[in-house]
Amino acid sequence: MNIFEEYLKKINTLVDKNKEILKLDNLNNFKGIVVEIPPEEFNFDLSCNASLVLAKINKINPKELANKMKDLILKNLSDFENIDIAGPGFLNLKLTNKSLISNINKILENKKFYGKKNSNKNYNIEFVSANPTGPMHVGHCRGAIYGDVLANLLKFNGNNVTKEYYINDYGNQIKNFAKSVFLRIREIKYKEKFVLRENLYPGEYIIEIGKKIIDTNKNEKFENFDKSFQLLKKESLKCSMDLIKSDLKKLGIEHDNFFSETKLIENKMVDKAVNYLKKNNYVEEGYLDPPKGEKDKTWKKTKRLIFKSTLFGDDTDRAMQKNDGSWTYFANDVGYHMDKVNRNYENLINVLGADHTGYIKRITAAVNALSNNKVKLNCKVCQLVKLFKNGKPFKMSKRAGDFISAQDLLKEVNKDSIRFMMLNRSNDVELDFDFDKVLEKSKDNPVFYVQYSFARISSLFRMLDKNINDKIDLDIKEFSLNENEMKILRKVFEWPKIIETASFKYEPHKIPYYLYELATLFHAYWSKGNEDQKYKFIEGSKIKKNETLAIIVLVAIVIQRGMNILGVSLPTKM
RNA sequence: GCGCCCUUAGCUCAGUUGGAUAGAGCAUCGGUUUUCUAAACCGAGGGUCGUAGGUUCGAAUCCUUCAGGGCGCGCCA
Repeated sequence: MNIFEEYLKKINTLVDKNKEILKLDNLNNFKGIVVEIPPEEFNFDLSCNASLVLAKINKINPKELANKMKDLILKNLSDFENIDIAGPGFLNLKLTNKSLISNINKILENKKFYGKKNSNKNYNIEFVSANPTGPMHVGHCRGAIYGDVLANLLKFNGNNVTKEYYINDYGNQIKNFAKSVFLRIREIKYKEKFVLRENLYPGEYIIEIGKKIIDTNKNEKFENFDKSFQLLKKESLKCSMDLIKSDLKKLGIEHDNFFSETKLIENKMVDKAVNYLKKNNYVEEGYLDPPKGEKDKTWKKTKRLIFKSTLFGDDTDRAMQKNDGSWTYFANDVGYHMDKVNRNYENLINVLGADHTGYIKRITAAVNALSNNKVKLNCKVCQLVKLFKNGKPFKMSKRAGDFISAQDLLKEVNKDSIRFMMLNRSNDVELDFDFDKVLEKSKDNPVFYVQYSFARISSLFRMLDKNINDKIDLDIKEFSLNENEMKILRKVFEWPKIIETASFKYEPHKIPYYLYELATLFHAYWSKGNEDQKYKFIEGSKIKKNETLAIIVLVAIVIQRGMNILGVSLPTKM
């Protein structure tokens, strides 16, 4: 349910029926016409730009048209008690008490589903996919939370969503990882000095993994790397994936599917994908030009299989094979995406870090080629996270490497604050994350501020001995809302629109912003009671007006829905 | 050299399928508490929406130019 759409439909139908009277030859399918919230100072419930849009395409005066529309609407639709023409020809509409009540009642009945934008598509969201060679860092957290909330949002609307993690457990990096563990084990067991060479992993967590593997494999001597490789690979991977999963869990994130690159290779999925692309002439043998940027000493002009991604808008064609004929990382990823396509998703979403921007065109091209342009892959990039403490850039001196791990973050900041703050910015821009601010219990900290508004509402419910599900009777004879209540109600009406644009554009950051605004209105109303007794909600442990109670319940409903989607908890007492 | 992202108040950012006088928070200044939770509220000042053009009734939003910042540009993963 969305009151803007509802009234837009009514107005459009009415206009359609009366197009001769309005002298409109061209309705252009009502494209561009919207009903929305007018600027606050006008004190109207809704506003419509129909006369502006229609006047333009019919080349008539917008104000004259607006006047005619005003009369027409007032005569035929009983929902509005007053219409005003403002600015260049906006129609500002005021709802009757009857329609206000009916809209409030609809939300109260809808409760858990208020704002839902019905849809039932199959989505696959791949996110995090951090390399299994070490713990998650702060940057991964942002993508992780973004992906998780996107999943919640799409699920809320009724879609099927698979949350997926691609484990890059194949290739050289895993060999180097296992080698590093091996050398650390030798260091512990045989006191051999660990010498950090190129491609080895320096982190202290490698030592921890080594210790664990020694403990669980008491009979293994670790004499020869090649002999121990399979064991080391399996065990080390398990250790770091456990670590990653436990960090994710602490952030409130659980994936539905972990997809292993090794399995992909074992099942010959890359070959299948390449054969399919060959058949369609998207993959052919050929030569590529040398790379444009920095010089690459290992580059060789050799015949190899090439994906013609320029056919799908990429800047250059892409190699599927390395010098030695083995598959490139990209080729494997093509195999993986073929599998996704075969699993019948209508929409694929990949959440990437800023350092993978350059990869987007080729993988999107691949999905188009694999699905005959049927499946839509959307790559969303999360920009960097910059850490601050006391307003100063924050670097943790970690011998582990120069990253700050998710664990370091989780040690200092709780899950709720991390989630809310990481979302409190568009994914397109860099995010400053201040350790101290996030822990403050004040208005400066938006997480707290929103939670606190709900705690206040909860305390009201306690005093009234009521709960959010109790039925509220609104009597039209006595119905009246004061200024604060009206503002809150209009904000509440906006909620479905927030959900719609947030899910349509994959921009969950709109939700925290909205919740903050709603909380502000509520806090303002609450505080009014401090200045003037007549604004207190309660008298002698009873609510003064049922309308007030209804408005408060509406706020609670929306805040619950919103925080639920964000995956942030809502304490009833603070 | 090329691609993607960004440039809006002193600071951090919303706002971009073209709409009304461009909005928040922080910071600054000034107020509010015998409390339904002041962990809150109210008020004030603060703007060439990076630059220069264009499109039109109307541009922060669309197009082009230039400038500044970030990330990337493998036959690595």
